[in-house]
Amino acid sequence: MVKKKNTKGSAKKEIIKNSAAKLFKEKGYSAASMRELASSVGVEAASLYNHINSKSELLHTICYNVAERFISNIDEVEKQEEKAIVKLERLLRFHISEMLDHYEEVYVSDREWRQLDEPYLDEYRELRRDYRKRFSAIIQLGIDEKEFKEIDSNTAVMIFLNAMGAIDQWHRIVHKIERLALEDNFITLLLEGIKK
Amino acid sequence: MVKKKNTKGSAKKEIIKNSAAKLFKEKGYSAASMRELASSVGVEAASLYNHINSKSELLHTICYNVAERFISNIDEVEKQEEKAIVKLERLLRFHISEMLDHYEEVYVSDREWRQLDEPYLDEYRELRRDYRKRFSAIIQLGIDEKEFKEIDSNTAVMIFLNAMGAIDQWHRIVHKIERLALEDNFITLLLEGIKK
DNA sequence: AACTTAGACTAACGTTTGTTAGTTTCAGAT
DNA sequence: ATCTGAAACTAACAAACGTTAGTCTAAGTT
Repeated sequence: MVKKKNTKGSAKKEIIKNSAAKLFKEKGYSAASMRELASSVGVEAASLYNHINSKSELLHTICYNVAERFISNIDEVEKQEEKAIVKLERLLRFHISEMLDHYEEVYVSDREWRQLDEPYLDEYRELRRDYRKRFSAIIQLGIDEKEFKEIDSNTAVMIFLNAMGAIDQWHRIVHKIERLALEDNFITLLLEGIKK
Repeated sequence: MVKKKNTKGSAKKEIIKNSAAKLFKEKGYSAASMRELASSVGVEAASLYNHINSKSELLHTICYNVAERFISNIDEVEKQEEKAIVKLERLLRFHISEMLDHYEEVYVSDREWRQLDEPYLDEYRELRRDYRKRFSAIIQLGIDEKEFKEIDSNTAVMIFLNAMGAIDQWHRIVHKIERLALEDNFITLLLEGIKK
């Protein structure tokens, strides 16, 4: 008797994916066990495999989902005929709202992607490199057009990307200060530093 | 026959600690195995225990070493009778040079401290909270004295601390652009954003 | 020459890991 | 009432884990 695997979005699969994201975020991918995940879903470990194929598939799904959103966003930003500073602001605002709306997933994809196994690890590394390059090109454009200071664009990208990483404490803070206020704080600090 | 443990700084223990930092950085603490560490030191896994007491002790040492340096630095900064902007610049420059000089250790302490076990995990969480508070107080001082813009000081701290997290790619970049240039890029971007 | 000891080794331990096999359950369709 | 199939279960697997016990080696001290 062969079992069919749910390829489409069953409700349970979604629950597992979400629980996994939360667990991976709290413990780290490697330290999180399938038995722990199972119990957080309210099921035995073996039962998970009625819905998923492997632990690594869960991480893969999380990482590639996030990557896809960021890439399709920068696709759009590049298309627009705007000044570099507008493009940069759009990128930053997208980063912020992604973090607020997809907290665990974005966090996990950022800190745990190294645990992907080949060939996806290499491919993912390439995706990240590519994204940074395109981000950097937008900044360089701003520098060339005298909109921005003459800083090293790669350094700037890294600062921007990593500034976004503090999601952990954010979630606590976002209840205290308003979401929009947070966003503006961010934009102020990061954008004013680069403006000429 | 009871074996004495090397409590003082044997050369081998230092080698193990450094290899551990490098390995923990590359694979993550949980995914890194003692057998892997041993082989990177050129020894069998069991032999490591002639020099160390446990895997978790290695992480503990790394994290607390780093914490001690950061705390004693902010101790000094607080003592100085200077404007907030000078204090902030000193903090930022210290962060940067720590990352450049103690690459792996700082990276590991920042990303893997959650893998500490109790009671050190709680204690370390407290140390981090305390550091952020003191950092935040310095920024708030600058706001009160009208040196800085009226941003949320906690948000600013998080941006600053996390901007520092991009050490990974830095090490590659620091060979391309000069160390001092990197530092100045950083200071420009982060400090100009907050200045009034 | 005999003794000591640091530090390597091999072998093994008890756990925990991700995962598979095979069985049971039970709601919905016939 | 019977059949079906998804999804739970129990039991077990082999592999990998951190760690311990006990032994061997070789350099240094007496």
